[in-house]
Amino acid sequence: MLNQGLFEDQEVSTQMGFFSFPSNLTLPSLGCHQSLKAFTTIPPSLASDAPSSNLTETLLSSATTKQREDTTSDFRGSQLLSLHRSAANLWAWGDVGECLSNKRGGGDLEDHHLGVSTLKMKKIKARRKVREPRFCFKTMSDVDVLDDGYKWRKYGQKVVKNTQHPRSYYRCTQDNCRVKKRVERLAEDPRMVITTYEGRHIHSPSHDMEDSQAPSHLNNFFW
DNA sequence: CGAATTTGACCAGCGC
DNA sequence: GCGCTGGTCAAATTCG
Repeated sequence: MLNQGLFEDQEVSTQMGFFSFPSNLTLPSLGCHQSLKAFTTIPPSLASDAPSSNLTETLLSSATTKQREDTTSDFRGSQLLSLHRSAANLWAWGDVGECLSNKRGGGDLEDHHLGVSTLKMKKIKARRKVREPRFCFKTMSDVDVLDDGYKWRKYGQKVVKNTQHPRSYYRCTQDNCRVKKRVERLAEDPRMVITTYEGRHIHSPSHDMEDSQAPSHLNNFFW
């Protein structure tokens, strides 16, 4: 099994990478803590360099945010053709929620590419203006909330359209830390948990996961 | 009894 | 302007 993630950094606004990583790097209870740290050490600017470490199998796209926003047809251009076209990968492009609902909805078929319609892309563009950097990934797990080393407080739950599983909203409990995350299950495969982080932590994880295992430079890049 | 979660209400953005 | 939807708030409830 491979877990999959999407890194998107709108502050840098340059690269967007989609990558896969071996499941043996995940799951503390789910080891997610370690895998996330590994992820976040990959600067977006290096996205095309496909880190040679064992965590990253591929880094697939060099499409820039600007390119994506120029026109929809540009977004649907050649960069994306290099993607692994597995069904499991499709959801990750664009706004995760939008893609999920899009795949389920089944409408707008003629305009679809990688599961994202022109109309949806316009919506995505409009909503993206003020968003914090986001990072999302999906993991096969029985538990909804992965142990990522941070302490979260649930502040909402919502049933989103065309899904039987509610989406949960969490905020980091640390003072002045505005990081949020959303947790939901994939409609097509309820075993898959989709976690979306928004923002970056301004502090270290609340419980120590033997951080001595991690190189010291990792501690400077918190989520 | 304080902290955490639940859940209905509310709000903002968007399409029609 | 209205309705739909996703996201957030906050009072009520549950839990440790």
